[in-house]
Amino acid sequence: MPELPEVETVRRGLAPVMEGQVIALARVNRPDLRWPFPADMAARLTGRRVLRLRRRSKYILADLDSGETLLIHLGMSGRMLVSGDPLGRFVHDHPAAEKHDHVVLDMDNGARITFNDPRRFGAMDLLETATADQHKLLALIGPEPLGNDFSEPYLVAAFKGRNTPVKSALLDQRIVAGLGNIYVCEALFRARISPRRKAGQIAAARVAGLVPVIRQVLAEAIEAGGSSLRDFRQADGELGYFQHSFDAYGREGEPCRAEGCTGTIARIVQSGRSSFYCPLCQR
DNA sequence: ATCCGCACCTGTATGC
DNA sequence: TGCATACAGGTGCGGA
Repeated sequence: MPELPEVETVRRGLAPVMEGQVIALARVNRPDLRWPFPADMAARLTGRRVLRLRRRSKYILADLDSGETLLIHLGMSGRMLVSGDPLGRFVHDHPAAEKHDHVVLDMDNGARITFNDPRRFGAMDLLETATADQHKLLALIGPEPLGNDFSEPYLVAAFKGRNTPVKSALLDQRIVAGLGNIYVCEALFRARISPRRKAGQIAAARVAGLVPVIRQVLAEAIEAGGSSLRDFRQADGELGYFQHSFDAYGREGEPCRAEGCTGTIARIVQSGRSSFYCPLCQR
């Protein structure tokens, strides 16, 4: 479900109710998600203080006072819902448990964080904080698109010699972290680049132009609280609203919104996933 | 080394 | 109403 803006939105929703708080009780309702949970996960979480919530790519990382870091990935359908009245804003009870509530964290401040994931493509693991970057799932991930390491020269070099479509290259987490199907479509639309074009065959200046466009679309999406498709919610249950700003994604058959363009958004399938683009102005 | 297709799983929308 | 099919925000893995 979530790409970088949605994960960042979830992190921002969780931080005020989790950072500095102790996990009074962790409950784990099944042995696995995509992979088995680490041994004794509930016991290793219970009683631990959450020092800080970080994000790397589409992973949320919770540093604990035990020297371990809880790694969380939401997969396609994962949600983190906050209930209780941790900030004293208003009073409401915890909702009834639902199907697919796999992990529940009751915090000392009364907040309850429920991880719900119908498709179970999500994941959790416990890592040594000191060496978290070297964890198998994190070691090969490319630069954060909103950070300084993601630069024009970097992307030009990363695309050089690549024979794969630019759509696939931007989905490759080793090239740049955090992009998924939606934001790749949106970035390519804004850059006027066809998703079918081979990454290594795009002029350097046009590749360089992708960098600010990617930054811009992600920043706008975070500002809007992410995109709500199907059931994605912010941690407080509010809907994000960036989906109303899509120019390409999900707009098959609708008119191209590029200034002066009379084209129609098309849908093609690339490596098993839908790409939405305007064949007229994206070249 | 690169690239592609498959697999993992459930829920929902669509069409007959 | 029932049933089959297609599709969905991700990504690790095996084989070409």
